[in-house]
Amino acid sequence: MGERDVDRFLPLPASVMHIVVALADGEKHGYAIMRDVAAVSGGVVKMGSGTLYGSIKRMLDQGLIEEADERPDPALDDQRRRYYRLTALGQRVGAAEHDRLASLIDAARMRHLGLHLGGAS
Amino acid sequence: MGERDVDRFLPLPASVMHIVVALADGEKHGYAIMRDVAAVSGGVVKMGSGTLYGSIKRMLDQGLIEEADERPDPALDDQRRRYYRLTALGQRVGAAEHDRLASLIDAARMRHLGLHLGGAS
DNA sequence: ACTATTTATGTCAATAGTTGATATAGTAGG
DNA sequence: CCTACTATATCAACTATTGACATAAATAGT
Repeated sequence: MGERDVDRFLPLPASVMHIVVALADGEKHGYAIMRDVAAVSGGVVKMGSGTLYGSIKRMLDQGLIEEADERPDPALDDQRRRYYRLTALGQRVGAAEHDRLASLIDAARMRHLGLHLGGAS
Repeated sequence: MGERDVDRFLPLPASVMHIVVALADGEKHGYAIMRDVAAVSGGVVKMGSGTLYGSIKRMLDQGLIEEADERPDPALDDQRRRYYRLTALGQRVGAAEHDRLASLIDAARMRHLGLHLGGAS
């Protein structure tokens, strides 16, 4: 359950969790992460480039993500892009943060905050 | 769906959401909020007093919480305590943040965060 | 009554994280 | 070509968080 090497990263900074969720869908380059964050949040979260590239740098240092060396088909490629993927550690940390947030919003819902998703209440 | 006067607060700083969840359970004084945050998070989130009282000050200014003037039974009271409760705005903002986080973790779960991941995009 | 511990509120300097502007340049379409 | 969009990156200013410190009331034990 509570793994020490994972828990020391928690709670994750908001932008780091957004990037983890974006990359959980498959490897992406920075700009694609930015678009994914906006899409997933319905436009509520607009991550600026400073936050994005700053977070990427920190996450590389921490071993949460790594840069992919493989390039896509040359016809579809854009030489400027740098692709990133989650490491095994990044996945475990993301899963732990997912669980933490899930239990927080469960508490919120139990206390009658937010939408009533279930049946009778 | 999206209410403009509520959305301008989003995303909430992490500590503000923790305080909102704590107060969704009923009015509390600062130290009780601190204990509740630790309890709800299973000890993962340990909010320091600087974060707590700084966030309370900001939330009062923003109209998300208000101080309760009523005191409990004198026998149970502690003169040092200052009790806070959510305002109607605070509840709506908390509900909106709840929904935002719920949709984020839904996206995470749909992308199998925590389970084994496969190929690239 | 004295003492220690816990409860309780608060401030502060240092650190961490975020924002929005700016810079630079490759890419795509007319 | 020219323009708009895509893409990465850095920076100063701002916002948020941390952990230490200060102060004092309440509580429990001796």
